[in-house]
Amino acid sequence: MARAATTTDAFNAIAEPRRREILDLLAGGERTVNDLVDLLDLAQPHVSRHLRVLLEVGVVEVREDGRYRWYRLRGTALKPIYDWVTNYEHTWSKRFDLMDVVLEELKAKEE
Amino acid sequence: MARAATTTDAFNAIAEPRRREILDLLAGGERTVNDLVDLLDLAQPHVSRHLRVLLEVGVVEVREDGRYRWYRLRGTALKPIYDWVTNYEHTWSKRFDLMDVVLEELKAKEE
DNA sequence: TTGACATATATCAATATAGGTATATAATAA
DNA sequence: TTATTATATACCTATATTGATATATGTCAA
Repeated sequence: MARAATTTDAFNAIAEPRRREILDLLAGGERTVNDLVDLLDLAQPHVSRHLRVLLEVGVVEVREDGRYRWYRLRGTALKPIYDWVTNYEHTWSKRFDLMDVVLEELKAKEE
Repeated sequence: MARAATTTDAFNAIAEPRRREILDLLAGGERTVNDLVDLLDLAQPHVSRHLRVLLEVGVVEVREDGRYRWYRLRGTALKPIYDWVTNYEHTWSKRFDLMDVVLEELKAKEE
């Protein structure tokens, strides 16, 4: 079996750094494909393809306007990632590190 | 050019659901490879390989203990993901949705 | 109507994957 | 020492990907 498709879910879609860049740009407001082409250093077909992936996982939306396509962020689709990773937030806190040390000491005493 | 390696960074490593499962299990404390094999429904070589990926991106650590390997979480490596995604937190709030509607109305008036 | 512009799609190449399976390495127990 | 247990690695196959490039589709302007 091969690696999961990038369009499987938001986790896979945002693994690609260029797609995160695109989302970061869209966080500032709607953008046209060529806006993004200018802002990223990436060929237009590649930007279109990245946008397609982001669209398929629901992280962006499009609005048609003549020959322009205005892409915008749809942040809700990132919430599963947020929900997952925030469970680990306590993990790098000072308090957790301290607890870690305590556990180490307990373990040392056991042996 | 091909897709970035899963070992490139935490973003790529955790795109795989089985690896997120492993991390979720390790969040409960140190585990042995076979512990994980029993808990996940996955063959031992695959668990070992997933652990290798997680190890390479620094999301887990190992402690050698005779023929056992105790894997443990190293949450700090997830912080870049946390940092990135928390920038979008405001995005799915009620207030943001409301602002969205207002912007839509403004746009409608312009046209 | 024709040309220019904006975007999407198709094709090609190279590559890294995930799971399956067999086997190697290493440590303990009998 | 030998058998058993714990873990890691190697090989195979099928597949989806990224960037490059060429081209198709669609819209507007002259």
